[in-house]
Amino acid sequence: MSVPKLIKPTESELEILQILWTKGLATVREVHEELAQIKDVGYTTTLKLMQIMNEKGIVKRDDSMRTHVYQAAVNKEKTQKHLLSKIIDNLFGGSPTQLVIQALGDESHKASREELDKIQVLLDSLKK
Amino acid sequence: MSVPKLIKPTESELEILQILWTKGLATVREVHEELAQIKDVGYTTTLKLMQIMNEKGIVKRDDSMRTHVYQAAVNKEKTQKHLLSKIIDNLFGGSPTQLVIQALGDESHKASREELDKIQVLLDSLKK
DNA sequence: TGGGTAATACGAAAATAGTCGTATGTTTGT
DNA sequence: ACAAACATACGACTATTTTCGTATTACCCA
Repeated sequence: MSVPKLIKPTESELEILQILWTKGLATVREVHEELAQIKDVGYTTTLKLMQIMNEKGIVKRDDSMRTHVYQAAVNKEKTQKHLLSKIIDNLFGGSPTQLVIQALGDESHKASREELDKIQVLLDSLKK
Repeated sequence: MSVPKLIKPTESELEILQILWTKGLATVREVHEELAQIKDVGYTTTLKLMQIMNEKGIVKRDDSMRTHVYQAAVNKEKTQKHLLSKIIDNLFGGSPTQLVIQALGDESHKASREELDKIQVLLDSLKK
């Protein structure tokens, strides 16, 4: 078995990954149009970024057509878990509990009743 | 009132903040020795970083002595909350619940029974 | 009291990230 | 057929972050 390569997308790359994780397959144009809604950036910037991500192996692309079609090459949950783990160490001194408490208390991202119930279910299973 | 300045420490700065939040007061030497345990870095690098952090207002220092004494100038919880908020948007599409679920499921940072109870208490209060 | 150790200041190189202009080729609609 | 619109490639410029060498000054003690 090879050592699982550790992927560390930059902020901009993460924004693109978000979009690809949602869309599955997408062209540069599609990604860029989503991106343009949240930030002011040129088309070729998005293109370049995605080309670099391709070189790094963060995304894959089908270039058999003139218009290339991209998709994420890294697993969403794995990536989240990996980065979160770093943050727990880096920002919360290794305590996931502290992170959870801060996250639940975040005023600008309130969890719905439904979501709270979901967490409750997980919590119950962990308690056993 | 002035607009609350948004602090965005870099990774290296965060490592130093961690140490200062724990120690309260510390010299460059002390911080550097902690840092040297987890990464290979030169003394003047740590010094420079802390000087820059001072300029940015991330740390304060008492330079009335030859050996300056530093302390964090940003609140730990506020900083955590702020950065976490960014991560929720950036990595979890705005859903704190997804983040909480990933965090609780992290194999390398298991929560103790006691911590789970703490989360339960918070969860109960949010449900009301 | 002079030399070794320790501290800060400062500049600048090296590494990384982000941005975009321009060139070049492809497609398409009229 | 040809102009406009569209796509990728690629290099270069900017900005930020990280790193460290060197200079200078202060301290300590044998």
